[in-house]
Order: sequence, then C-alpha cells, then structure tokens
Amino acid sequence: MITDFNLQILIEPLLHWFAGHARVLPWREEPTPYRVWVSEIMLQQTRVEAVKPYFERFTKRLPDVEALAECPEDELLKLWEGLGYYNRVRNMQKAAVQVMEEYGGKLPADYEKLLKLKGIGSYTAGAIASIAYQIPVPAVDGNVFRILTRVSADDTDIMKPSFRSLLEKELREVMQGMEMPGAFNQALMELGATVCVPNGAPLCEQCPWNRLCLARKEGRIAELPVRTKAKARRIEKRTVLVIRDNDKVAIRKRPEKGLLAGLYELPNVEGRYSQDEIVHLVKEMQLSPIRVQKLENAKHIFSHIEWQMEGYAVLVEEAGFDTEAEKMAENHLIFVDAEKSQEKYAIPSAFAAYAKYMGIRLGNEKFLVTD
DNA sequence: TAGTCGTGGAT
DNA sequence: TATCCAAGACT
Repeated sequence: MITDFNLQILIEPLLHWFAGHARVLPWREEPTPYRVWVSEIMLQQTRVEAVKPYFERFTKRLPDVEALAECPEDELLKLWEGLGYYNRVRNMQKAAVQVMEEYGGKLPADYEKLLKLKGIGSYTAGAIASIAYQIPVPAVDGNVFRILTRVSADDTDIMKPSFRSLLEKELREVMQGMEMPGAFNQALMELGATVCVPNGAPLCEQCPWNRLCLARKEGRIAELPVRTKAKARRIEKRTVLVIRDNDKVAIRKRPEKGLLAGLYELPNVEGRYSQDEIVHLVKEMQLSPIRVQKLENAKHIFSHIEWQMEGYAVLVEEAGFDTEAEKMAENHLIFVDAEKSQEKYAIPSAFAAYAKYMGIRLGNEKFLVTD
C-alpha cells in the first residue's frame, strides 16, 4: 500500500538519476510559463514524439498568451490538426482570453488560480506551478500512478479519483520545502516514460529504485498498476461522400459541440446506402449528380466509437457560389479547391482513407515545419 | 461516477 | 488483427 510506504527515501536516488538521464525536449530549453502550458496541454494522453513537431510549429506561430487569445478558430484548429482531443486547444484559447483579462497576459503563479482556467486540471496546474514557477505541488499523471503503485506494490484501482487525491496529498507533504519541485515532478514522469514503461517489460536494471521496489521484490510488476477495463466501443456504420465539381470538393464544418467539434469533414451520413439512394441523397443537397462510383471501405477507431465506413465518389454539375456567411454555417456544403482545403481547413484523420480522392493527404504524414 | 473526447505506436 | 494506452479534463 502506498500509505504504508515512505516516499521520502525515493527522492534522492530519483533526482540523482534524473540529473544524468533527462531527455532533451523542446519545451525544456526555455521553460517559460506559456511554453510549459502549451506543452502540458499537448502532452495530455499524447506521446512525446507526436507532440514535438506540433509544439515547435504552434509556439512559433503563437509565441505568447496574447497571440493565442487572438488567433482565429480555423487557424487554431489547423495548428492542432491530427493531434486529437481538439477541445484541448479550444479550451486553451478560452483560458488565454481569461488570462489576458484577469492577469494581464501572464499565467498566475498560483496553483489554485491555474486550476480555475479552462482545460487546466490538477495535473496540468501542478505541472505549470512546479516546472515554471518552482512551487512545491505534485503533478500526478499516468507515469506517476504506474511507478508509485509498483514501487509500493499498491493494487488500488488507479481509475478511482479518490486514489489520485490520496497520491497528491502524500506527494504534497513530501514536497514541502523542496528546492527543485519541477525537477522532481519531471523526474517521476521521466522514470515512468523511459524505464518503468507502460507496455512491455520495464528496464529494472536501469532503475534508481531497483533495490527498494516492492512489486519487483514480489514479482508483481506485470500486474501493476490495476485499472478497470474500458467499456467496449460502439460500432457506427457511416457512408462518406467525395462530392466533386471539376477540381473542387465538397466539405462542411462540423457542429461546435461533440465529436471533432468545429473541424471540417467530407459530407457523411449514418447507415448504408445503395448507388441509387446516393443519387437521391445528393439531389436533396440541391446538387445534380452526374456519376456515382463506389469507393473502398475504411475503418477509423476513436476512443469510444468505431466508424465502419463505405465511400462513394459523386461527380456533380457546376455547383453554386457561396458567400462567406453561407460558408461559415455549420452543415452547409462548401466547394473548395483541394489544395486550398489543405491550407485552410482542419480535417480529422478519420477521413484519411477518402482524402486521397480529394487529392490531399491526412494523418500519419509529418507536416513540414515552415514559418 | 461514468461517459465523452483522437490518434498512432507498441505488443 | 486485436488490445492497450499515452505528461487528462470536462460534463
């Protein structure tokens, strides 16, 4: 049990190990409050390697709180395109506006005040406070859960919010008066990310806690941490349309709430459709289909939903011209030049399989970092 | 408390 | 192919 374990004995070996094994990461080079904030939001449920290029591009384009607060939503989502959990960046902008109004553009050096900002929970508040401001508060993430339940052989379900509070309380006490709370928190995470790894066997020979790890002593490393299994995903059958008028393709803005909120997508409907039904469907969109062609099937897996998609390419006669106001309305089709669509509109990688019929690529492909 | 919210790498 | 799950937060 973690409550029976003396956390104090972990500190010195951990800090000594971290001094020699800290990775070089972009956000560590100049850990200003803003850059620490951006990195911590990006790193939520996201691997370091995936975050790196996004962090560089994002902080170059939006170097401070003010720039973030004023960035147009489409551009903001474009900077986040492919990272997932898009509400993170929408919330971060709301918080940026808050910080401009209440704190003059400077993130508060106060755990409780940070916690009140949109998108900043106990982990992120602790990370910013400790790393950017040297305030002795914990930052408990998945790594910390894993290494501390292992070292103390605690089989409490880590999904229980009460266990997080308990860990935070224990850590906060040990951190009182600590000179380098930011290094301590980062060291805990670094150990979890690089040594006491989540999948596969941990590298115990390299671990500074090797001799005092109870899970290792008891041969229970593989069974810790304990967590309740995720519920099975629900399956959704969808039909995706690549509607083309010469060189232009139809996309539309998704609703402001819910899955992939505010992003752009290929028009799609729930369920399966015959070729004839597709013709009917497209006519209902005030368009004149000339030819319908079946495309391959595709699958996309979200955290809680699995899309099983069928696709159709639909060639239509000259579509009308839209005003800017009409283009902004959600659910309204906009015909865009394929290349321009890639410059301006954030399209989730769920549509990657059909994006190639638009002449663009989504997902996987690393974007070039330009200015 | 439990469901919602992405994407991709590792096994 | 299937499953897990990553520097979580919000409702």
